[in-house]
Amino acid sequence: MNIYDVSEKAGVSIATVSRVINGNNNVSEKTKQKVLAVMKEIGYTPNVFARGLGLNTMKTIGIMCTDSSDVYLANAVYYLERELRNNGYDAILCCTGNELSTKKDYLELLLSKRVDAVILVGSKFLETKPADNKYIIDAAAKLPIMLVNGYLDAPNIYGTLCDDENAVYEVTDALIKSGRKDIIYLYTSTSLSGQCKLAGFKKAHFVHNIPINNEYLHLCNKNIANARDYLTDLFERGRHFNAVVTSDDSLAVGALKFAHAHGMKVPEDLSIIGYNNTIISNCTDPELTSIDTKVEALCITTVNTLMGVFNGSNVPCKTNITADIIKRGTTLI
Amino acid sequence: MNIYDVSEKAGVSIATVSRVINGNNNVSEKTKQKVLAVMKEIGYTPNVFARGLGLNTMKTIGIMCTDSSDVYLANAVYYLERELRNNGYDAILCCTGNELSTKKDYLELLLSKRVDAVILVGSKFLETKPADNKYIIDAAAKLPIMLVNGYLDAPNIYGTLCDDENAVYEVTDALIKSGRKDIIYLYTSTSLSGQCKLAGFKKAHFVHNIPINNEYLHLCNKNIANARDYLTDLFERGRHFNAVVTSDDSLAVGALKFAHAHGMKVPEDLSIIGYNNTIISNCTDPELTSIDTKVEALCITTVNTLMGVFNGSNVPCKTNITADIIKRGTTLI
DNA sequence: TGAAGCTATGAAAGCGCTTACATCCTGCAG
DNA sequence: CTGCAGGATGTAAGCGCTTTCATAGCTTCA
Repeated sequence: MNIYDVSEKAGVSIATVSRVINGNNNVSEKTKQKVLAVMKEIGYTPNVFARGLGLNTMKTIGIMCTDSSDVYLANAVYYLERELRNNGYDAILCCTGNELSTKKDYLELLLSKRVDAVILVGSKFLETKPADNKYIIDAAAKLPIMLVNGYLDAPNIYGTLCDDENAVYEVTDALIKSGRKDIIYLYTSTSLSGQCKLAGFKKAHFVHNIPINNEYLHLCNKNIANARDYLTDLFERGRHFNAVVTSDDSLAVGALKFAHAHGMKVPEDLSIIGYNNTIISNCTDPELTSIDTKVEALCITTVNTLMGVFNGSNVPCKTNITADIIKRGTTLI
Repeated sequence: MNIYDVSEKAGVSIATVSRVINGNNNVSEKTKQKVLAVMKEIGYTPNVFARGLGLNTMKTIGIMCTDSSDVYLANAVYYLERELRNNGYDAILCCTGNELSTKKDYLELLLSKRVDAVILVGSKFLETKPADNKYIIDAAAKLPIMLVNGYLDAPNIYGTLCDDENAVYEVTDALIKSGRKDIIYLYTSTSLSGQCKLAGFKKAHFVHNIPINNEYLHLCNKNIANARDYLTDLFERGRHFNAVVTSDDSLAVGALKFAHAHGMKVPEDLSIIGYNNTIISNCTDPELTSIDTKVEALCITTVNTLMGVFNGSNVPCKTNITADIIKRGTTLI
């Protein structure tokens, strides 16, 4: 069943049917109603392939994220899909993992699928070595690239960023002011956002003129046991610390488990700060003080910006969002 | 840049180029290599729309889930996407919420996008009123419908099910045998899977000839506070209970919070059992005993079955997977 | 040496839609 | 009453690819 069936049954040409489908005004109301009635009657839906061929757009956006099963990223994917759909776009999901070559391959694949834009979720898409980001810049020559919590200074790439540096700075600053000077920083990634967080941590120490022991900075996987074990190791080697700042709620859980196992009271003996304010922060006891990176706002802004790009508005290539500190039971600040 | 550019540059006809693209054997090795070289040289990728028009398939599967931000469903989406991609298919994600009319609309939308099949994730897609499932059965007339943890007896609909009834039965039975006879059941849904779980709970009581107080069965949202508050209410009204079985880890967290607030020791005074074995079960203290519904296996089986459908194999329309009970700190069983 | 059977290739007809351009009305100003 | 503007509609040319069918060029075997 195709446009010809409709045109025949409605007694008009296919061009008129097409105009009705596309909401073109140059159709009399009467004809329009008749065509709509016929379409409904025979249950006609336009063939998207043929449509795509003509329009050269599928109204589809590729969402690339490293791992949609991650609690934080799953939320991002959820909000992105919702916003895109509200704007009449479909979302093709692509989980890439962290391997650079895989990310390249998947981006290539999305390009070949003629998506209208690609959204990269998570700063893991930005490599530490600038040259390694070339594949993104190249892709941007063909379609808009949106970075959710990332930024790359290149044409046709738009970033929406949460102010991670300041968030970690403030939280660390507050800890120091409250008298906690031996602070561990556990982090998950050396990506741009990871570097910002680390910078915020260092800045707070610098401002208060407190040196940082390198042992107190540790790169974990997003893994509860990793965090717990590292703290246990430090503790058993006699190191003193009274606060743990993390770059992910899961690491904060690890810290909590360490504290529990070693009879340290939280928050009295040990303050713990999570990141991303995921559901995990409501599940622990005490509940986690966590930094809310406003994932919903990030996603809404990203999609709005993209729609702006599509209709030729003058949109900023970088938008900042301010993180919130959600105070719960693992801190006294 | 299109197939004509390639054909011209390679000095062959577009038919030959098309054959090379599609791996047709009737091309001499020499010609094939020349064409491949040209494609690579000019960076040609076939236009998917034109391709779809000819082949009438986009190699794309629609994944509908009620809420991909839910920890459990996010995992399912992740595994489904991975498996589909391994089989050369893209995944279009669609989060529908629980509203029946919305679910209908979205299914319609996916059909109009000419996806090759639709996967419905989560038993929430099956309505209690059979007539309300008609929209799924109708859709199955056009393409295969896969239900992840659901089952509907109709042509072209394939279900992969976790044995929820038995899982809850076993866990309840074990609780009763260990001497816990006042068990609360907190659940999130009256869907098919929800009914199975409830049936398992009842069966265990029946087998042990223990009556069930209706107050002890409670329908919560997937909401920590709901679960906590309901238990608090029961407790304050003097009801006695020494175990809580739930249909979702989040409800178990609520139970844990209740216990903590009221000085009940877990698991000594109160046993708690979660469901779905999500990351949440690792975050609490003590960690949750939880029922692992094998989401990865469910998803792999679903996709394998679908591929079987595509290539005409004789696949079962119902596949069962056995749940595991993961014993952790909230029970003594 | 020639008929039969292959293989490799090309020509051309769609696939279902959009859209530029042509055409036909209708109404209204002159 | 004529002419023209502009709205409504139709015609037909693509969009880039797949695929059927025809054919040219080889091989093979009697």
